[in-house]
Parts: sequence; structure tokens; C-alpha cells
Amino acid sequence: MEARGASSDEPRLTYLVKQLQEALLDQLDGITQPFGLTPRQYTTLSVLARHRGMSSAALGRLTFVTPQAAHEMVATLERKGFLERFVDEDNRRQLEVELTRAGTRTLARCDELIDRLEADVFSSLGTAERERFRRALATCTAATQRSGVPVRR
Amino acid sequence: MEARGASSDEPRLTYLVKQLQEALLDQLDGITQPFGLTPRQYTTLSVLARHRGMSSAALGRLTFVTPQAAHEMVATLERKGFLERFVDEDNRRQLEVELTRAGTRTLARCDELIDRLEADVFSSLGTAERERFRRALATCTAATQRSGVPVRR
DNA sequence: CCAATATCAGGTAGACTGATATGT
DNA sequence: CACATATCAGTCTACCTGATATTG
Repeated sequence: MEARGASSDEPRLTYLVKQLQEALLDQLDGITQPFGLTPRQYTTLSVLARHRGMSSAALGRLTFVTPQAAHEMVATLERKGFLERFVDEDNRRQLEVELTRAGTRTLARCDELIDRLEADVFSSLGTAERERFRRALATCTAATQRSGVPVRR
Repeated sequence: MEARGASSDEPRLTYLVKQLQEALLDQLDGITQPFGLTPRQYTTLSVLARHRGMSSAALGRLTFVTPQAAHEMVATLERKGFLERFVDEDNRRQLEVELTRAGTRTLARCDELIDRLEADVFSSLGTAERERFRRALATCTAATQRSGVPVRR
């Protein structure tokens, strides 16, 4: 992503957003890696923690990926011992996902470190400024989704 | 990326940043795809346009990827006819990259459409608010890089 | 001989599409 | 039979590491 467009002298906002996201991702990676997780795997784990008993097909719908991609991610996390799957007795064609004790513990530790990272990074804004920033992010995301391309699914 | 951390009730700022970046990326994709470019390829092209005659090793340093990854990207863009390479006569171990006419024209068209996208998306903030947003992004990126993990290279 | 560059080969993560088996 | 789910297989992209040749 390059810094600026054809007409302006300042970096594109699109570029600044990407730059911040990448910087944060690098930090996330440093946090999750010692626990044997990639940032994506951490994220998936936290989605599953918040939606107990979900199937991988449902996970795929929630995270806008194909059921196959979701299945692979779940299989990886299962192989690493962070979760287990059980046949859903009410609907035996699907498997309920449950975090193992190791999964729960690891997630909690990552959450704590990431809370601290966010406190660090965003304390460079004042409290009021931080709230304005939060609102601006939400507003622009909504505006972007409204603009142009229709949403998938 | 899940919405919130362990303690708060609001989505993590980290999550909101990623969400906006992904929404913008979807739009970028819609813009560049008709020209036969991915958003990354467009970005590379605009970096090379701004740094005429750069080698792919230099591109790698600028974009924080390995020389091999940069070389692959350049090779792809060359294959698609957006740029050409010539031996640098001052330093014959490296190749200068130059945009073709098609590359320059395509880049200009994408830039124009992306300018319009940004105008669309960020007009949902007022002028003053947009400047605050820009400053907040830059401030947080700097704070993130200062925090924790040392910078690569 | 050492450093920087280009480039080939092989590997990985995470997405995709397509095909198949099974349960409702 | 239709449909949802799980899961296997193959492919793609964009990165990675390692090895090698060439130039300075």
C-alpha cells in the first residue's frame, strides 16, 4: 500500500488504516506466538469461546469464509489441543466445538496481554479523543459497506 | 478478529481497525479487478511509480518483505505487461524497473477511482473530524511501533 | 573473499472450488 | 429426494527459507 493518491500531498487515509492494522498485527503476533497460536487462530478461539457449542459451518457463516476454510481452522486448533468436538445429540449431522481447559487458559492469557497492548497504544490518545476515534472507525466502516460493492452471502 | 476483550463491553479498537481495513480492501478489490490487478499489485505499482528505476531488492526493503517476495511481485507485474526491467548500467548487478505506458495509464485510472472511493467513505466525517482521524491513525501507528516488538531489519 | 542482487526450488498458511458421504 | 454438514482432494496467492550465480 503506497502512501498517497495522485492529487493530494498527504498519505491516503486508506493507507494509514492499513499501516495501523499491520503494526497492530505484528504486535498481536508477538503476543500469540509464544502460546503456539497465530493471530487468526487466537481470533477463532475467541469467537468460539463467545459462541459455545457452535459448529464449524456456523463459524464459517459468522466469519465470512467457506465451511471448508472454517473446518480447517477448527481442525488445526483441535490438533493443537485447544478445543475438542462432540456429536450434537440434538442434530447428529453436526459437531459441537468446545474449548479445552488449555484453550480457555491460553485464551485468557492472550486476552490479558492484548488488553495491555491496547491500553498502551491507545493511551496516546486522550479519553475523549479515543472515543471520537472509535466512532470514526465505526462510521467509516458503515460508509464503506454502503458504498459500491454489495455484501457477500 | 473477535469484537471484544475479556473485560470491556465494547468491541476492541484493534477489531474496529481491522474491520475498516477489510471493508476498504473489498472496495479496492472491486476497483482494481477490472484492470487485472489485485489491490497488492496496484499498491506495488504505485510504489514503483513513485520511486522510478528502483530495483526489486530495494522494493522489498521498502515494503518489508524478502527480496524473493518482491521479485515475485515484480515478475508478475512484468508478465502482465505493466512494467519492464532494464539492466542498470551504473550497477550491472541490478535491474531498474520502469512502468510501461499501460502500467502508467492503468495506475492513473485506479488512482482516480480510489480518490473517489475515499471521498465517498470519509465524507461521512466532517473536515475537522477527518483531520483528527488522520492524526489519530498516525499517532497510534507510531505508538504501536514503539510498543513491544522491535522493528524488523 | 565478502556483500548485494537476481533468481530457482521447495515449503507453509489460509483461503478457494469441487466431490462425496452421511444425517434430517 | 432435497438440504445441511463434515471432510477429502486439488489449487491459488503471498509469503517464507535455502541455495546458487553474478557483479562490485
